[in-house]
Amino acid sequence: MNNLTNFYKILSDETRIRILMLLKQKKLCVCELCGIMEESQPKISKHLAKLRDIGLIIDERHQQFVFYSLRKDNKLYLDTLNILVEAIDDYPLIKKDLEKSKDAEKYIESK
Amino acid sequence: MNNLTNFYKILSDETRIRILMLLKQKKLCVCELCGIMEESQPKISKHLAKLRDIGLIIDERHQQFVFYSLRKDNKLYLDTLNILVEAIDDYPLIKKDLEKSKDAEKYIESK
DNA sequence: TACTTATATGCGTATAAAGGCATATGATAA
DNA sequence: TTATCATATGCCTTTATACGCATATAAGTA
Repeated sequence: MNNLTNFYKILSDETRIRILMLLKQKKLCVCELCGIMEESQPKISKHLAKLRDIGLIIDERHQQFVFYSLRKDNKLYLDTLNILVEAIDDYPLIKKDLEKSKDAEKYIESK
Repeated sequence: MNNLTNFYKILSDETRIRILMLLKQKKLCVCELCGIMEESQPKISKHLAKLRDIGLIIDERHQQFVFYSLRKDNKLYLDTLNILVEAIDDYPLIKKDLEKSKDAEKYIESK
């Protein structure tokens, strides 16, 4: 049952929930996530690695940027996240993140 | 967001998931849970306390026994557990627990 | 009252996880 | 090649959690 308990452990962290809610909307690179969430790059990178290791997200490099997106191939994972989405009205921080993600490109230095 | 992350933290433990799946079926007392799950009484009691503290279950004393049952008043919690129920076919330990719970009364000494 | 059963909890130990800072790696540009 | 930007990772410290064992509390019984 470790895959199950590990999944919930992954969800038991505010930073990772914020990342998942953002990636549920659209693909983002590390520096965009750092900009939107106002968190340090090592912190974001480490959480992304955990999300990738458990199979929740995938990464793809485009030139110097690494973009992350949500995987869609696990029913339990997806269903659980969908339940969570229904509750985000209660969490202003997430709503703010989602609002800022509309302008995500501005956090890419070269633009 | 602590109520959210704490909820997932509660789910990130095998013993607590087993308890929740059992209580989702029916009300059980501590010694029945110990008997079904073959776990020590302090271990079960401590996990029950955490589940109660977060508001997932309630306790009611009947004579010398304390019975626990699932609370039904949080949509996120219930929806998430229902998603989980759909996955239990993958977890033989839980299926075994549920099978044994049909005979739960036999774990009450006086019977 | 004394004894037994049911349950809760305190203490100690071991393990794991988060985050900061520094640094390594990889890609691009000058 | 050297410099710069993007990302990943190692080390360290702090904090949290699980579990075992012993014990406390509560109810029931003799």
